Amino acid sequence: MANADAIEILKRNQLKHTKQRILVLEDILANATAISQPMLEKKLGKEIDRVTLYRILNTYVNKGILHRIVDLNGTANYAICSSACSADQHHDEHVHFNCTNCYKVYCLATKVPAISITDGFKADSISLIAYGICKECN
Amino acid sequence: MANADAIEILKRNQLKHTKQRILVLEDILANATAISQPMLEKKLGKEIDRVTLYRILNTYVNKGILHRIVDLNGTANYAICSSACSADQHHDEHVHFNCTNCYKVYCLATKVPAISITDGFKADSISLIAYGICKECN
DNA sequence: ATATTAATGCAATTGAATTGCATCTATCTT
DNA sequence: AAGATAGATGCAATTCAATTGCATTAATAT
Repeated sequence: MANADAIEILKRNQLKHTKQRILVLEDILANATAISQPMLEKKLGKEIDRVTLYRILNTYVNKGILHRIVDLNGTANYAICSSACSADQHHDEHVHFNCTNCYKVYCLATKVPAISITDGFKADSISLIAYGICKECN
Repeated sequence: MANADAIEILKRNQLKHTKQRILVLEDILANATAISQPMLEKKLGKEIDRVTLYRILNTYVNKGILHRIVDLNGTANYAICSSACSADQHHDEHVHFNCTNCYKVYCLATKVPAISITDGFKADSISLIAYGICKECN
């Protein structure tokens, strides 16, 4: 039951479980790929105000529940974080795939390899996005 | 002479060398870091129309002269491609660094490591962006 | 049941990027 | 060197994502 999962996540993160938050979380939980804000708004816009949706998504990212992937167009996409994520640190260190045809964003199983960063720079997180044609458009 | 470099690049790519194109190219050539469209517009907005600037940047990306890096905010940043880049294929396979404080985008010397992509997906290019504090903000 | 704190909804706004169309200009031709 | 023309530029308007301020509403702690 997706609803129970959603409530469980809210409880774990000490967030009030409002109708809107549950709807957003359920939708994202049900999705295999990451989903964009505009798509979420299209699906939930009758029940949730645009601004509320933005705020909920930001809350979830800050709490480490969702990770945000900015796609080719500069649009934010969201997917569930691994259980290792927290408010303090994100561990969504898998590769994302952004289809240049349908613009969908996938979370791949491939992990982001360790890289060395130039002296003087302090990296907190790393995003590796592959661009190309996804398995559905292929 | 930067001007000569800019004209040389335009010639090589069979692009008319207009005052506007030369200004944009000179500015980007003079920059150590990638530069955002808004920053370019601030610097060149009196001499180049916003729309023209967008079109010039797109032309350069399509020709393989510049590469585009979408930053944290979803804003496009531009930097000169390595000489290996062409209209057909981009080889900007170095790591970028996006400062979460000043938002600057740096091209690091580090190369993007080879990764394996899930079956069915066909990657054309790969972007690896590290987020954190840059050497100037540190 | 009520108080309080936080979340939501609405209206307006910002900022990046794009489109259509008229005008201008770099380059080719002679 | 002058004219033709293909392509580049400028302007006005618009789209689309995202944000802000403020009034209202709802969740949970007492």
